[in-house]
Amino acid sequence: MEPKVISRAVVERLPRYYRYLGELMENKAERVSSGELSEMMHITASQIRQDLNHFGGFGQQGYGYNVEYLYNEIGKILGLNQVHRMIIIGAGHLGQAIANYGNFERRGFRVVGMFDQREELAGTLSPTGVPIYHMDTLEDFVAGHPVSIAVLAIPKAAAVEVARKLVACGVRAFWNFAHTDLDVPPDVVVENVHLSESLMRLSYNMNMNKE
Amino acid sequence: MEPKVISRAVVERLPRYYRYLGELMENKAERVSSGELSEMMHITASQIRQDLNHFGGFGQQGYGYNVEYLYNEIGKILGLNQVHRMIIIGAGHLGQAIANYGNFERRGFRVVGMFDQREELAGTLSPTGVPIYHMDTLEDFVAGHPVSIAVLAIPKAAAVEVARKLVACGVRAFWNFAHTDLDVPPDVVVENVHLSESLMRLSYNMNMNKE
DNA sequence: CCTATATTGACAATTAATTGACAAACTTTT
DNA sequence: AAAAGTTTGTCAATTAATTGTCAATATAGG
Repeated sequence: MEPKVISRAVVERLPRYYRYLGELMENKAERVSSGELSEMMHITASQIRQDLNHFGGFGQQGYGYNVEYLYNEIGKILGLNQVHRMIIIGAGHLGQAIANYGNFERRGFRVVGMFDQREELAGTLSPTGVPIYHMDTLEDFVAGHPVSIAVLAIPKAAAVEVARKLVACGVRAFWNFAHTDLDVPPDVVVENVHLSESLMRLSYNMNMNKE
Repeated sequence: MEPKVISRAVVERLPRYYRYLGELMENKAERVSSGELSEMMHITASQIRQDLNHFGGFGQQGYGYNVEYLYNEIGKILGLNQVHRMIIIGAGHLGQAIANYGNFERRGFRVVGMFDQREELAGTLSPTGVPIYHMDTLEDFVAGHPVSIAVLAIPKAAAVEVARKLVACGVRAFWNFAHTDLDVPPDVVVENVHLSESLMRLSYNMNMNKE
């Protein structure tokens, strides 16, 4: 549809625009200019206009951008107008934290099942009512239910192995919290959340600020 | 000490080098060349050499890099040779997940306390033995104990308020999991982990891969 | 000890990302 | 209805990041 390739840097910023526009909507703002957004977000107005223009002319000279319209358009660009059926691998604290976070559900990310190695969890429900299955039944489940995203909230060795299996079962998107990179075919998408690396960056910047 | 300013892009990659070097150490590798690392990490050898050279000449022509030496040097650059005393605000699943993750402890990130609004949690211990205190005692605790990092694992409104208080108490580094940006003085460091934005990027890339 | 081979560190060339500037087009005021 | 004031979209200029190249210098093998 969109033949233009959008640079990584722009895609990284899109969700942040979406968040600020959502806040503006909550505050009943009807319109916003790139200059106002610039001040709120601490990035240049020029960058905002340039970023948004990759996807089409959403604004109007002399007026700015209509908040609700722009919010919805960015939502569509981000794929938030679709429902994503999601499974969470690992029902530890991290898996539970993700399952319990209600805002994902609101944006169309529906958790349809959790999987865990521990026998005693199988057959129970998470606090938000998501069924927990035993890990051994993972492949059967995926064969019988459409799943568009798998969340990997398990240790790295298990994550590599489970990802391999799920790719074979047709899963094409992973949200990876394991501390490893996944080796997947080119048509499979992986978004990594490497928490320990994030913490190390914080540590680095702490030292830099001192000097 | 280091007057040279290191670009954001380089700092983002440092922890990943550290992770790969750690794996090489586990596999008893004594040396590694930028070419080998390049193949493992899927980035150019030129970039690896250039990145590492920002911090000094760690390699040797005809030999490559000594794995253990380079691992330790990058660790020092990242500040992993120091102990960071860390408090976690919010003892929900996310806070517990962070508290229970043993690898942080190994790298010098010591969780010295958790804080939560819920009365029934106050006075108890997390599974890893971290004491949980009531949120009201937060400022007293920080006044009496050195704390270098505060982890914000609470909703956004609370996070903004708690961060304000902690900055006033002298905390200079935040690991922020709340879905908001924090407004802090220039000498305070914030590392954001915006999970919903990460998930939106995944969603975006899923659609892009289809076309 | 000499030669062939490997590999870094430095720098130049290239590519990507950000910022600045302004004409065009809208809104608001008079 | 005209004039004044905003603000976008676009493009050029600038800055930042990545990649390619190669002399210098090491290792390894006779």
